[in-house]
Order: sequence, then C-alpha cells, then structure tokens
Amino acid sequence: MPFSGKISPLTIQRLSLYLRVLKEYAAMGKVAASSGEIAEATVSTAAQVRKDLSYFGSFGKKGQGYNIDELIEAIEGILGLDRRWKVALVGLGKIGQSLIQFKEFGQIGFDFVAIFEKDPEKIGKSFNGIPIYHIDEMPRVCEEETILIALVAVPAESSEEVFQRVLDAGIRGILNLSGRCCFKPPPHAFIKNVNVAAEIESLSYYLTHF
Amino acid sequence: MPFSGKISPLTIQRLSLYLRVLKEYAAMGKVAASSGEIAEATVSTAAQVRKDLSYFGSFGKKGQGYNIDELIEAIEGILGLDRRWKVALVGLGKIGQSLIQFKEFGQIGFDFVAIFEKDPEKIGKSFNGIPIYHIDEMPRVCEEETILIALVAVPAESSEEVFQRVLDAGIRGILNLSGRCCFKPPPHAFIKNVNVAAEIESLSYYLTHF
DNA sequence: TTATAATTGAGATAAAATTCACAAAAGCAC
DNA sequence: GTGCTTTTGTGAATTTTATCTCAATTATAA
Repeated sequence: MPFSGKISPLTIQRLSLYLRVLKEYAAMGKVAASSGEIAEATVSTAAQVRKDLSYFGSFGKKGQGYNIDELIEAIEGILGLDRRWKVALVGLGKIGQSLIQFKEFGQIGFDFVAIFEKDPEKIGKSFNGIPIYHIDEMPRVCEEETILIALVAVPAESSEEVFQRVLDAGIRGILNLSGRCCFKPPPHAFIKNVNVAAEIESLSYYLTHF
Repeated sequence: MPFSGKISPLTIQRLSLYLRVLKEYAAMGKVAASSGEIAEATVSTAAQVRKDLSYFGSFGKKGQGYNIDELIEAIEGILGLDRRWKVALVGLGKIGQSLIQFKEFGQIGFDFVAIFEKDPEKIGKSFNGIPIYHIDEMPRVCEEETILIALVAVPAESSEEVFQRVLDAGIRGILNLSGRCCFKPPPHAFIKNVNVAAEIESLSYYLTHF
C-alpha cells in the first residue's frame, strides 16, 4: 500500500464523494479543480478536502489545484476501485430485486454474479440474468467465483443467522440492508449498515426540535 | 422541549438504534435492560449509551438499569416519534416502488400519503393505494395534507432541480436516495443522504487495505 | 525578471466525540 | 440493619476530528 496509519472512516466516505464529483467534472470536460470547488460540490471545506487527500499523498499543484483525471485515478487506487469486484446478493425480496437492477453498481465496478435465497420456488432460476442458488451453496459458489462482497437484504428476523452464514462462506465485506443494524464482525471482515428507517427517524428529531 | 444545547447527530442516530433493540426486548417480554446490554446489542459501549441518554435526562435506576417501556417512551419523545408523520415519495422508479412497499415505515410512524412523478403515464393513477400527482402539484398537496417529509428517489441527474422544488413546496426534511449526495439545505430544512454506492466503495477500501 | 494572484500541504490549534473512573444509589441476602 | 453487588450519571481525561494559518510553489502578466 502506498500509505500507512489508520485512516478515519469519515475520510474514506468523503473520498467516495469527491470521486463522484470529479467524475462529473471529467464528463463535463473540466481538467482541473481546486480543493475549494470540490468542497463546495460535496458540502465540505477546502481544508477538509486537502487534509483528506494529504493522508495518502500530494496530488495537487500549488496555485493550480488538482488535475481531475489524475485525482480520479489516485482516489480510485486508494479506494481499491482500480479493479472489478464480484458481489453476491443474499435475499431476493423487494429490496434485493430493486438493488440488483440498480445500474450504478456496475458503473463503479461491482458486478452481481450470484443470488442466494431460501425460497425453493426461486432456486435454480435466475433474476436479471443472475443465477439463484440455495443459501447452503454459498461457501462453494463464493469460493469458486471468488466473491468477497455480499449485499444482505433479508428480513431483520433472519439477518443474524444470515450474517453468520455469509461470513462462514468467506465473505469479507457485507453491505447490510436488513434493517437489523448491529452485528460485530470478526476482525478480518467489515460491515456497512444502510438503514433507511433510522435515517427518517433522525429527520423526525430535527423537525421536532428546530 | 425538555432539553437544551446542541446534540451531536451521532447521538441521534444511536438513539434510533437503541430504540430498535428496546422494542425487540419489549416484544420478548423483557422489562429492564442495562446500558451494557443495550451497548452490546448495538455494537456500542455502556458509557456511550449512558452519555447519549444523559443529554436528555436521567432515565435509569442505579443498580437496576433502565425500565424498557419507560425508556422506549422517553426516546420516542426525544426523536419526535410520539406522533405520526405524513411522507411524500418523489420519484416512482424502481427504488421508490420498493421503498413505498416497505412496511417498517408504517410501523415506526411514517405514512406515505402522496407520490409525485413527472411521467404523465403514471399521473392520476395510484400505486400501493397512494395517489400519484404531477410534481407541479407538490406545493398545493403538501400544504393541504401538511406533509413535511419527502423521500426523494429520482435519478441523480434531476435531483438538484427536484431538491429545490421539494423545498419550495414546504418540505423541511428530505431523505435523499438519489445518489446525488450533496446539497446544502437552507437553515430550516434537513437532508439525510443514503448512498448505497458510496457504502460499497468503502467496503472496497477496507478489503483492499486490511 | 519581478510583482501578483492562486492554491497546496502540513503543522499548530481548536472543537467534538469518546472513554475513563468513581461516588452515589438501589436491590438483595442474611 | 449491614455488607455485597450492580449499575447509573457525570465530571475529567483522552482521543479523534476538523479548522486555522501560513510558508512554499506555480502560473501569469507586465
């Protein structure tokens, strides 16, 4: 790795945002951007942008800002997006079905290659061109296909069991949409929780008190 | 309000998680829980749980922990969940369709009462029993129905314009699923961004570097 | 060649968030 | 009632994160 030390997860999330706006800029034909511009587009501050980048190296030119193509390449390298990732979907309910059709995953380098389900009705068929396996087959399929990332979209009740099985199948990164928010992963694995219900509850807090 | 001062958004998010596990406990018939138990269930720490709660009052009993029903009621009060909220869905694409069928919103007090769309094909009809209006009708409908919260699930390209129109319609809380991450709301409004693509990118970072 | 303006990178500083640590209850057993 | 155990609430200490500041660098234009 070209860098050392522990980086805050907040920095990582922001890099992802910076990358988005940089790609927008590139698509517009823009060649350079300053930390101030990037900050404004991501609701951040110039100092924050520079500090985040500085953990990984010096990518800008004093007086000139950042070359957009170079910075895109740098951030993609940092985030490990200079490759493609195979992803499994676990749970083909409403949410799973809608996410698997979501084109942005492919655009940013993540390919769904397997779906795992319990419902015998669905197994053996395919959805959106992706084969549906029984969840028992996860260890075999994930190994054969070298799948390291899973998107878990099962009902909250079954999620705890499913997390365990997913980790046992060799998955190291879980994107959890099950609504069951909290599961402590083993040290070699990572979980990101996306919880729309919790987010709307914080909106309620702010509307109530401000 | 029974409290003063600025509370960290991180505290608010965690209260939401605490509430979830407390409701699980209540459903199991449990009557009391300690900060340690709540912490374990939410992947937090006992001190963090106590500190978060302490910003709003004293809800526990020394040596005994927290009465679950009482604490649920307290947190619901804090978060403004001791009432029901009317919610608009803006954008009836795949994501919008799947979210509006998501039962948990109703269970936690949020009712979809209107859908706004641009597509003339859909307007005038209903989806899942909820009427579909043209987006131009938002100001009128939101006022008549006193809708203060909107879930925005439109394509990233149109989101900037849509945010503006949503705010102009009197909406004060936006849950943004458009993928376009960054929009600075005016001081009386609040935006919560949910960005699955950005989350999966951080997973890539961790798998690459650890 | 020299002034001018823009902007980075990073050390110093400030602010925010988390953890520590412990006195003060509260129940229980005897 | 006394001693033991549990667990809260909170001020203090620590750690983490964000902001500020400015010397150094680059391009530009006179």
